[in-house]
Parts: sequence; C-alpha cells; structure tokens
Amino acid sequence: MTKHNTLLVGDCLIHLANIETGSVDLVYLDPPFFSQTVWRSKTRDNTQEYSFNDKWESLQEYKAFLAERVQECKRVLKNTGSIFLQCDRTASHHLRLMLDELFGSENFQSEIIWNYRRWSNSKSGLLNTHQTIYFYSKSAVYKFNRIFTDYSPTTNIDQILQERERNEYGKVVYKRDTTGEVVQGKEKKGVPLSDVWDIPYLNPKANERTGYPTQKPILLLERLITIASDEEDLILDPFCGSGTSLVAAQLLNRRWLGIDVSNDAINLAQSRLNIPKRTSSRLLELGEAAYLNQNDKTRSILNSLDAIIVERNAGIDGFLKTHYLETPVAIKIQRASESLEEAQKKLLRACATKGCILKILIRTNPRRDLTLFESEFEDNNLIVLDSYDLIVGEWLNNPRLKATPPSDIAN
Amino acid sequence: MTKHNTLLVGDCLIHLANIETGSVDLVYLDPPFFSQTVWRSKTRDNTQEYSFNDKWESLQEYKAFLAERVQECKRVLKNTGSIFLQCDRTASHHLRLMLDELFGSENFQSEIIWNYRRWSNSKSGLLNTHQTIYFYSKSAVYKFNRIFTDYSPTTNIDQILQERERNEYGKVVYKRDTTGEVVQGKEKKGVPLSDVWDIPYLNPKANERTGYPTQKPILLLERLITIASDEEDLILDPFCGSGTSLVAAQLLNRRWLGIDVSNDAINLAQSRLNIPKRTSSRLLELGEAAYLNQNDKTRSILNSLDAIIVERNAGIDGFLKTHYLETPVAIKIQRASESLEEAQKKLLRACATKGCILKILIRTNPRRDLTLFESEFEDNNLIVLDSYDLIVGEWLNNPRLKATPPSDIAN
DNA sequence: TCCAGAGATGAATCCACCC
DNA sequence: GGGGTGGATTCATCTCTGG
Repeated sequence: MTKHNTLLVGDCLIHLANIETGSVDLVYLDPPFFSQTVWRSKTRDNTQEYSFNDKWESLQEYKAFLAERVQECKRVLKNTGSIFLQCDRTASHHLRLMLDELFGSENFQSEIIWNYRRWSNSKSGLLNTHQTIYFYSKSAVYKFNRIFTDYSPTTNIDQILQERERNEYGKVVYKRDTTGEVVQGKEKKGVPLSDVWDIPYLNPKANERTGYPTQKPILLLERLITIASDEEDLILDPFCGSGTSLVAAQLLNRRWLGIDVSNDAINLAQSRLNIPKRTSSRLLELGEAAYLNQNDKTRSILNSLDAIIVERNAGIDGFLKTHYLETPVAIKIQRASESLEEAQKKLLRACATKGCILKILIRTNPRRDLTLFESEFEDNNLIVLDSYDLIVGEWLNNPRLKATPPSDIAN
Repeated sequence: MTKHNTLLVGDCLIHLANIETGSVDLVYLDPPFFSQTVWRSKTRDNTQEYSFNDKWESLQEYKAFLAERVQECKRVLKNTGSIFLQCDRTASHHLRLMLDELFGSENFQSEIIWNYRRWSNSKSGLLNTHQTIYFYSKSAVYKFNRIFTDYSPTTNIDQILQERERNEYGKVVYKRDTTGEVVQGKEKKGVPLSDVWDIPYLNPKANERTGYPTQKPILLLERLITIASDEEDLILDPFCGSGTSLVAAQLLNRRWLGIDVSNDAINLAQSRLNIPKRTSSRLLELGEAAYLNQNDKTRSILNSLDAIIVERNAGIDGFLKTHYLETPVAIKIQRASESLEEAQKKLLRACATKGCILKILIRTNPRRDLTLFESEFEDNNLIVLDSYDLIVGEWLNNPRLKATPPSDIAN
C-alpha cells in the first residue's frame, strides 16, 4: 500500500481504491473545470508540449466523473480532515451541489475566492479574475489553524487598541471606566484571514513557471495547507498536474501523495519535487504598495484630470486619456523636494523617447524658485499650471480681498 | 398601470403581475438569503426598529418562492435587459441553478464578487467577507457599458504607449517605422472592470446608514446600474428594502420602481428618495478609484486641496483645513448642470449662515457662461479658479503652442 | 453556424544599462 | 560594481475575420 510521498500515474479512481479509509488529512482537488477545451502549452525552450483534455460529452458525464472520485476522496479522509475543491465559474454551482450531497451542507465551511489581476484584451462584459475553492470538512470537528493578516491601513487606531462593550440599547460603544477614561484592550494579533484571497496570478515571466497549463501559484496552496493541516499530516492531490500542491506540502513539512493521469505531468512533478523551491515574487514580498511612487495629493490631481496614472517612471506621473496631434500628453506633478527646474528637466527627458508633443507640469511649490522663462516653456510645448493649493496658499498669505474679520471674532 | 418612480407596498409577485411585459431595462434583486433568522436593527436614535423575516419551512419552499418571482421578473424585462441577483454563500448555488433554468446558462454573463472588509470576532474558520451577484441577460444582445479602471502599478509605460506586431519568427515585438522609430499606439482608456469588486461595507457611522438591516452601499448599486443601463432606463427592485438601488437610480438619472412587503421599509425608502445622500469612502478615493463620474471628480479636486469633504450641503462641497481670519474657508466645485452664476449664488447663500469670509469656487465648465465681473468676486471675497481639466481642455482646443505634428503623421 | 488562426493586450517578470 | 531605472519579454486570454 502506498501512503505518502508518492507519485502515481493513472486514473485517480483506481489508485484511490488502494488507499486506506480514514488515512488522509487534507484533499486538494484541482479537477478539469468543464471548459470544453483541450489545454496545451509548451515549455519556454519548446522542447516539451504539455496538454490535457477538458472536453466532455455532457454536463452529466462530467458530474458523474467527478462525483465518483470525490466520493472516494471522502472515504480516505480522516474524520478531522477537510477537502478543498477548486473550480471556476463554469460549473461551480453544480460542484457545490455535489459537495453538499456527499459531505452534507452542514459541513460546508467556506467559499474561498481566489482573486488575481490578469492580462487580457479588453472585453465587453466584466473581466473574469477569480476562481472559487470550496472548503468542506468531513465532520463537525476538523483541523483549522487560524492565520491573521495585517490591519487595513484605514483602520482607526482606536478600534485596535480600545476595548468595546454594548450600551443599554445594545449598540457597540468604546468601553470607559468609572472616571470616563477609555479602557485599553488586550493585545490583538491582527485581522483573521478572510475568504477572499488576493494572490497574483502566475506571471508568464516567472521562474516558477514550468510550462504546464493552468499551473497554480504556490502561495495559494501554502495557505490552504497551512490553515487545514499540521506538520507530518498527509496531503492528497488526485489531479496533481505539475505538482504545485505537493511542492507546497513538502516545503511545509507535510507528507504528500499525488496522482495524475498524464505521464508527462508526473515526470514534471517529480523533477520539481527533487529540488522543491519556493520562488519568490517581488510583488508578493513587497506588496503593491512598493510600486506606488506617488502620494495621495499627486494621485488626487491626476484623478481630477481623469488621467492614466503611471507609477514606474521618474519623469512622468500620468497621461491624459485624450491625445494631442495623435501623440500622448504627459503630466508631471512637482514634488516637494524638487525645484521647478528639476521637475521640468525630468519631464522633458522622460518625454524625449515617448514622442509626446504636449507636456503638462503642475507646480506645487511656492514661486520663489521660478528661474525659467515663459519662452522656455513655449519652446518645449510645456504647459505649467499652478496647483489649487498653491494658488489658495498665496491668497491666504497675501490677501487681496476686501476682508474684515467679523466683529465677534475680532475683539 | 404603474411604470416609473413608484414605490409599492406588498408582495412583489402581485405587483409584478400588473407590470407590462418587456418594459423594464434592469432588475436588481436582493431577496432574503435563506439565513433562517429574523433580522432586526434599530435606527441610531432608537426610535424605530426595522425587521424582516428570513425563516423558511424548507429550502424547497424558499426556492419555489423565489423562482415564481424571478420568472415574473424575466417576463417584465426587455429583450436587451439584464437581471442582477445578489445572494450570500448560503444558497448561492441553488439560486444560480434556478437562474440557469429560467434564463438559460448561455445567458449567464458574470459571477460578480462583492468583497468588503468587515469587523468580526474571529470564530474559527475563515472570515466571510464577500457576497455574490449573478448577472444574467435576457438574450444574447444586451446593454453593457464598459467601465475602465487604472492600470496596475507594476505596468510599465511602454506597454501603454507603444504599438506592437509580430516579427518574422512570430514573436511579439514593439513596432517600429521605416526610420527605426517606435510607433505610438492609440488612445487608451484603462483596464476593463473585473468581476471582483472591492467596495467597503457601509461604514456604520456614515450618514447613508438608515438603520435598515442588510443595507447595501450605494457605490455597489451605482456600478451595477452604470454598466447595464442608460439614462432614462427603468430599474426595478422587487425587494427594495430601504431603497438603496432606487436612490442610486435616481442619482444616475434612471427611472425606478421599488416594491417591498414592509410598510416601514417603503416609508424609509420614500424619505431617502426625497433627499438622496451619498457617502464618499476614503478607502475608495485613495485606493483604486474605479471610475470617474461627476462626484468622483469633485472629490478628487477636494482631495488635492486636502479639504474636509462635506456631503450634505447643496452650496458647499468642502472646507479647507486652514482657517482664514479664524473663519472657515468654504469650497464649491461647479457642477456640469450649473452655470457659474448659479454655483456662485448657491455658495454665497450657504456661506451666509456659516460665517465664512473667504470662499473658493472652482469652475469646471467652459467660459461661455462667464457673466460675472471680477469686482463682484472681490466684493464677495470669492476666489474663482479654473479646474485643471478646464484649462487643459482649452489649450487642446485652441493651441498656443509651437507644436508641429511629427512628419509621418502630418502628410 | 462554427472553427481556426491572426491580432491585441497588460501583469509582472527578466535584464541591460547608466550613473 | 551595485542599486535603481527603464525597456523587453512571455503568454493566456478576448476579439475579429475568413473559410
């Protein structure tokens, strides 16, 4: 009997039959999605083509195929075990109905939404950027390890620090002691993990990419495995493909058992498992915030111009959505640390290769540093505008208004 | 027969029967979710308790109840119309199956995930922070207005600007003209809206909150209505509750028809529709402002002035955080529908009672309507500034620049 | 009406270059 | 030489067109 750290080629229904009842802690299933297409993709060096077939006679055939196999997965699960079934919107409702029948709707735990940004041609209709993972436990008592995430940056600090209670009407209010002082709360760990997961899609340029179609990012699997299993537990993936779930299990010190019908897939999984590596993603590690170069004010100004915001350029902060003489119109907002001259230089240099005729520079610093001549702006087709708060600030400092303080304030 | 801008009390099944076949452009349904509880909540001043019953004999009863009503919704929809059914994870799969049967799975357009952040004591398990909205059209030809969002911060500038083509080996490369210069691409609007929507849950302190249970944020409804209907279209909400969808419809110049079984709900909806309010969410402003309408632009301008935003005043949109002669400085942004004179009048009238000496009016409409004299501004201590896009727009229409189109475009 | 193939596209990487 | 900037690349979608 094979039980752990094994790769098996063939229909999982047959192999599952050989697995002992109640021996598995976590099942992860990434079955075909009923997309009615054959997925093909090549490795980057064109030496190998991978494919798998997701074409079916009918929805009935598809449902029956899966139900038979998921039933077996339930059998091999421990009573404290869980199953995670990943699917897309195509057949998700049918699959959940199936899980309700097999596991009981009372054992439904979560509908996890994996949300990602994806490149695609513009679409009429909404761009589909999520997949669903259904999380069912085998019984009411199941393993679950809590994960906490950071507080949202907009969270009021009081919410984290202060204790709360219900007042006489049952409304939640901050707790105060007898002297009316707020009561400080206990240490908090953060926000419990939500069921919507923002995890970047596996990028075409990523080293992690194997060339196998529909490869999942390793972080997604790491999360599933972390929340629903402990070290040394046994993870089963009956449609393991390139083996991402097994690599994740290995890295997290879990035992694993992978099955796939494709010989190529199993060979690929084997080679990944020989050197299990967790490739790092700059985006994942640093977060989106690391790419944001602009502050709130800069972004507000660009927003009020309905501009396309550009973060990855030192000289250009954005573009108008309208072109001028069929060329883009670049915008730069002067930074607090920049003189107008510096800002102008950066903008012009950045524009040189972008073919912009018209450029807009928004001045945010006081006029003291005005060393440029009007003619220089015009020669460069550069419009210089003063920011609202610059103009308003000058008025406030140097009033040209017929203003007298109201008498009640003046005395 | 009632057709638009009407509120009806009673079972929607009965009222739907009186609605003409093929007369409605968009149906939004926020029915009970099969939560098997009675929802109750109180207004902030505790004067009124609202409740609605979501207890059912069985799932069958619930499904039959809804199917009957959704069938009627389908009948009253125009052929180019769409239906949006909101639900939570409890019964979403049953509801989608029902929609597949009634509308046909080929008319399934999107599974929209509304993701919100929420406070909760973490039970064991994942914190549920999403609801699902199923989007079905009545036929293959349906209204859809595209909305574009910002590019990811990781996107680089050349992707947005440059044209590409395939080279002799079939590889995608940047296009160059015969002289070796890169070829500029066409105007871009941004990235198409995805089907996962991060919209903050209604801030409990926002004045938008009415005390009605399960109230939805207005931004969510604005998006739905924007993408699937045009101005003057008829929006139907058969479970309208406190009327958020109707308020959104009103703000977007759509006609509306709301039905609810509760008298209290209808009274509340009526009072909200008398003075539609709108909350701005700081999270949305600073984060991924999804699309710009008039309100967004107003907010962006106020943000760039670091102003305090005022939502409930027709004459004043915000205040500077700095005072002038110890009095607040009021700001108003001219609306598309207002002449400068009207805007000025509203601002001055609103300021009369607030003791503002200095007022700022930001002009957003072309100068045609300029009928005021400088002296009138000065007499009133009023600063009038042109908005950036107004200035830029005038430059683009009436260039004073030494601009020559590139030779390849000119000939 | 449906399928194949070509074209368009943007997220997130890799990598060359430049001080 | 190394840290940062900007340009180049990959590839899975979606659209469109022709047969």
